[in-house]
Amino acid sequence: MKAKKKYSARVRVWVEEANGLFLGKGRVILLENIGKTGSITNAAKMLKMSYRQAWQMVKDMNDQANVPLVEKSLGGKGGGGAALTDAGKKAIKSFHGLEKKVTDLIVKESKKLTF
Amino acid sequence: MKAKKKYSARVRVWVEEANGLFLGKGRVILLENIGKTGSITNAAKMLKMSYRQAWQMVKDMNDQANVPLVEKSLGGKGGGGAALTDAGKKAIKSFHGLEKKVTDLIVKESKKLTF
DNA sequence: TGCCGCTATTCATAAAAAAGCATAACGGAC
DNA sequence: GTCCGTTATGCTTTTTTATGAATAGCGGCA
Repeated sequence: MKAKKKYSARVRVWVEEANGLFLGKGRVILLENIGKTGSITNAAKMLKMSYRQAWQMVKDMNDQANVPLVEKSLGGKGGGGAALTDAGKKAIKSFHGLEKKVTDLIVKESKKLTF
Repeated sequence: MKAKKKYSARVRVWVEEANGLFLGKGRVILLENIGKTGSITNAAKMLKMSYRQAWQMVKDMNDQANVPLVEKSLGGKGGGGAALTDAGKKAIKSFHGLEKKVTDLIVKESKKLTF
């Protein structure tokens, strides 16, 4: 009997709208960091992604949501910033709930794998 | 009340081993086509992917499996070919089973989404 | 022995995606 | 009106990924 290799099932969840990707894991993490830091710039720095990309993600999400998930302000004290709307906070929770259900199932099924 | 956009949850499942990806949807489809056509070359043509990529996928899978999923023959009548082993056929079934369970859950949860 | 179609592999090229740079506009505080 | 840090955006460069061409080797079979 040969030594058996260990396998594990993995899963990736996202939410689509007519125009394509709406919410995915990366976008939700970005939302969370915007909430923590108060700006897209700082959130991007924490995640070591380019501001360009982070900004584009926020734009896509807002464009595809019924109500914007992120509220931005231009100029003024501190130069402006960004904050989560109630819809944004709710979206984060919904996504985590969905992800948890799927992940729990995968963890369970993963144990049954034999190749 | 504004017109609401329609959202749908999606999911992607794969199986990993210590060295990385072992089985994913694309690889399973490739396996199925190898079973149908009897060669990597023809399977690649049906899927409109390069032979190079298909061959590499088969190699990765075989290297990571306890028992090879695809059996290849070199030279001889017809120049050689490729066929699924019993382990290969079983792997396809296991993957589909896993995928179906996750997909069923996602379909159910998808209906609850409101953004 | 020569033929055939497939596996096996390298290498250069092309296409796509991401990162980085530069810069304009904004508006509250001083 | 000047200053500041941020949003907003285009453009160039880099990096990554994929594609395609080219070639060797294999081994039954006529």
